[in-house]
Amino acid sequence: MLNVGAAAKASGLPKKTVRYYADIGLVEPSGRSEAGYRVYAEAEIQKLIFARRARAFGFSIDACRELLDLYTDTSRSSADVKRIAERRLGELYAKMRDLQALCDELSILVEACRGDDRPDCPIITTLAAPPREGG
Amino acid sequence: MLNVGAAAKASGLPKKTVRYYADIGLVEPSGRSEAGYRVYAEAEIQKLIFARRARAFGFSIDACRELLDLYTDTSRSSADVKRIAERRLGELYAKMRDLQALCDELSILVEACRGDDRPDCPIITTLAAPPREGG
DNA sequence: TTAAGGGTTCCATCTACTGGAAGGTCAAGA
DNA sequence: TCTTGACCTTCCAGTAGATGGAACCCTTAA
Repeated sequence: MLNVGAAAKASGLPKKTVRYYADIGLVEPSGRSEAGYRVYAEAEIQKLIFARRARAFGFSIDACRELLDLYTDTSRSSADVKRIAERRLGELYAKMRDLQALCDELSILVEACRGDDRPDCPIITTLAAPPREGG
Repeated sequence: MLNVGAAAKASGLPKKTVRYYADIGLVEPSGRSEAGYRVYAEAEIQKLIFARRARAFGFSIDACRELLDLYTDTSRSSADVKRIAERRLGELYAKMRDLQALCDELSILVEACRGDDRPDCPIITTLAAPPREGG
């Protein structure tokens, strides 16, 4: 049975985050010591690790909640898990597309900017009046 | 001279955001009417539009502040503008790389998951104990 | 006994807004 | 003149996901 500091070390999460996850009910400690300290059993440590990795994949806290439910439910359907992961993958693709478009536009501007001590600057000009805002 | 609603329409920003930008001193109104209404002159409308476009490029509010300073400073050096844009471009590239790696990993997992009514699921398994966390 | 190093709670802060309540202002119509 | 509705104002709260710090309690070893 580990207290919050040891649980943090074992899970790879900051102490603050372990407490935060307890507060929001994402991963609650197995119980409390007599002094009121949070105590974590092995199963909860595993959940903390699972949560950390799911967060690293960019799953939202709510998605992590769903995934943790499925993780602990050994009679789950893999279809349910897949659905959540596909949803996240869709978000990732969408964000990638947006970022790519932004990168493309911005790098064109950066390359077009001489970057000297004169004031003329296509970056400023474009932000003030972009060439094709309507379409 | 436009009040906040008209300025919002003219700039393409929500009213709330125009007020917010005034509050944080990003784009302040030219003045106030006798009744205390914010009033915006053409120059401030241009700044609002500029800010909106800079935000659309993902520049932070602080970066927008710098850019607006340069926008209004006609004796600016384009090098200063370029530096800010390059910084942002670096962030974008970094985020793209992270997202790409995430997409790659997650799509492998999604494809490996049968998505049926059985519990076995490589997504769950990987989140619980990824194959190569240490390297 | 005391000091270090745990732990606890609660509140504030971060980003960039957004929503809503309570109340003042203004122009038009009855 | 009164009212109605659409404006405007300020202020407070909330969003996501933590993180930092203050004030205070617990434990243990010297």
